[in-house]
Amino acid sequence: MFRIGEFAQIAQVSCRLLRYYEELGLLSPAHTDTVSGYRFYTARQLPELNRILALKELGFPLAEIRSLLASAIEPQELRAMLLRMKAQREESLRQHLDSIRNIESRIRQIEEHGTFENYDVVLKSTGPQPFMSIRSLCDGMAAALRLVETVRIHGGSSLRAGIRDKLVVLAYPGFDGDLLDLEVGFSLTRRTNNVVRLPDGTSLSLNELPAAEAMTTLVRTGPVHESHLAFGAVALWIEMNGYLIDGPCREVFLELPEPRVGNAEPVVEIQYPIRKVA
Amino acid sequence: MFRIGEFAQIAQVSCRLLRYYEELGLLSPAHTDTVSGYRFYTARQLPELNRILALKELGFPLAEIRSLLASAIEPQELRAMLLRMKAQREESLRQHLDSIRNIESRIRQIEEHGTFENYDVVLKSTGPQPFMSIRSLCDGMAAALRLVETVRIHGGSSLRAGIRDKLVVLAYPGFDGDLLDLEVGFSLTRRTNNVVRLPDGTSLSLNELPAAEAMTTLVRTGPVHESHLAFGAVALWIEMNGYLIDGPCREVFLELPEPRVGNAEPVVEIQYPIRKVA
DNA sequence: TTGCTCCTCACGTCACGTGAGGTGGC
DNA sequence: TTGCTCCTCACGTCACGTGAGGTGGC
Repeated sequence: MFRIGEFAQIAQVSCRLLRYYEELGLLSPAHTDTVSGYRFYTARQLPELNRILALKELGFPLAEIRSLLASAIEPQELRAMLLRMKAQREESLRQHLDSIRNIESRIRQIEEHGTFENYDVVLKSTGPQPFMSIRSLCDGMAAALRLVETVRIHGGSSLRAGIRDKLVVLAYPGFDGDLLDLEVGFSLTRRTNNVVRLPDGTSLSLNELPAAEAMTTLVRTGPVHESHLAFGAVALWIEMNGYLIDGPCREVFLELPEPRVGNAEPVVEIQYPIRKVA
Repeated sequence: MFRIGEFAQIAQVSCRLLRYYEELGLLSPAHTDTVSGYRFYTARQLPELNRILALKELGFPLAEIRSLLASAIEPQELRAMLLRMKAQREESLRQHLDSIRNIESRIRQIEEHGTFENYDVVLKSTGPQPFMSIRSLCDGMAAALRLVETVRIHGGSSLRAGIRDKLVVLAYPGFDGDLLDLEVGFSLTRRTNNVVRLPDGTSLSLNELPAAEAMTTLVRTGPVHESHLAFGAVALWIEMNGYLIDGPCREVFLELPEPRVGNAEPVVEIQYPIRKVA
């Protein structure tokens, strides 16, 4: 018979752990003195404790260990549980690898730029959303900005505030030089039959912003001519963290520029749908 | 200005998180209505939140993030912190790999034996300990058991209970066939000048059980002729988990056999010092 | 008598999730 | 008026670690 301190020392666990396991009904001392409350353990309880510790090592929570010990389950069922545990561990292993890559990319940023990156990339996901938009080829940035401004003004006045969500610009790849293939419109909280007519006779149509399981996201504010810095940061992040771009870039206007109140700079969230490189 | 729900939706976090971060002093709403207590956030606070989320992703605890944001630290210091974070992650990655191996070895046990292993291996470590012992070549198991019994009887009577710890048998490798190279004695709680004489004129001498940073440990009870099962389980565990044996095996008697009380079977902890395979 | 070991509470951990119970704005 | 959103507590999480304050046995 060992007192709790000696038993704890032999098992290399703490007294607190032994008392806690008794409280949980995992392992009770072979004998408890009724007067002093002293706990006494036998050598034969050490393998019982070791079984608990071994199951804990395998990743089982204590509550599950208790039912495992109580129920004397089938080996095949146990095997299935172990396979699930293994899959969990492997998933968390992958997450650790991603995390290490992420840290490494930040370290390299500091080493190369001498400073911590100003833009913080955050992963998000989104479901599909109705999108009242028009797609158009624009010749240069100026034309693109005019299109956005037009959509903004007429969409803003034709769509009710309860339905209208955010001004979004999709940039499709595939054209070189100054030619930009853009889709501009408002995301909607629900579908609508409203029509938004533009002065040139065209009008917006009801489309859908597709769902994206994973997107890199970054918020940019400040003058348009600095936006390349933000895009550069996103591109670097995507590459260093082992992703590929998987769809057209979206620019979501969280705050529209309002020159009247002296607030000429919008706040834009740049979103790139991505997927893991194989 | 966004109310908390909309801001949370944009940022893809919970309202609770935003309130919690305000409580921690990480991010306060741009404005709080004094009457209703409603929180209002601006689009420009999204990058602030993203910075917090990005630092959290890198593994920093929130308390540390708060001081990071407040103190505007040097890039070089930040780099050092990131390197430490990375080292931590890599360590935990190694532990995950070990854990997966451990689970795999249990799965294979079930598949090969059709049952969950009866013996549970537990890792321990030990410091050096004074050891009153005698080393001897024994010709066969019977001679070995006689030696152990002799040491047990005379050591038990010559060493005071306060000093005497446990009966320990060390098995050195290097002899084939029936020849066993054993060191038998009592571990001590402190050094002593006591002399333990044996009937054949020899006596125990004061030695040291060396420290072992890592040992696989397994408790065996039951008849001696079944002990090979326990040794087999240990050997399998050591191999499957990527270790090598790194010193003589120790058998520590946690409960001595007491035939007088009808308790003929000892409880023995088998310990193998080990190291990771390179 | 003095240490030593043991006892029983009970709080703290970390980053929120999840109600309970209640109130303000369209 | 009815939903909807917001508010403030406050408990629960998981496996113990760490005192506080007190008692029994050599």
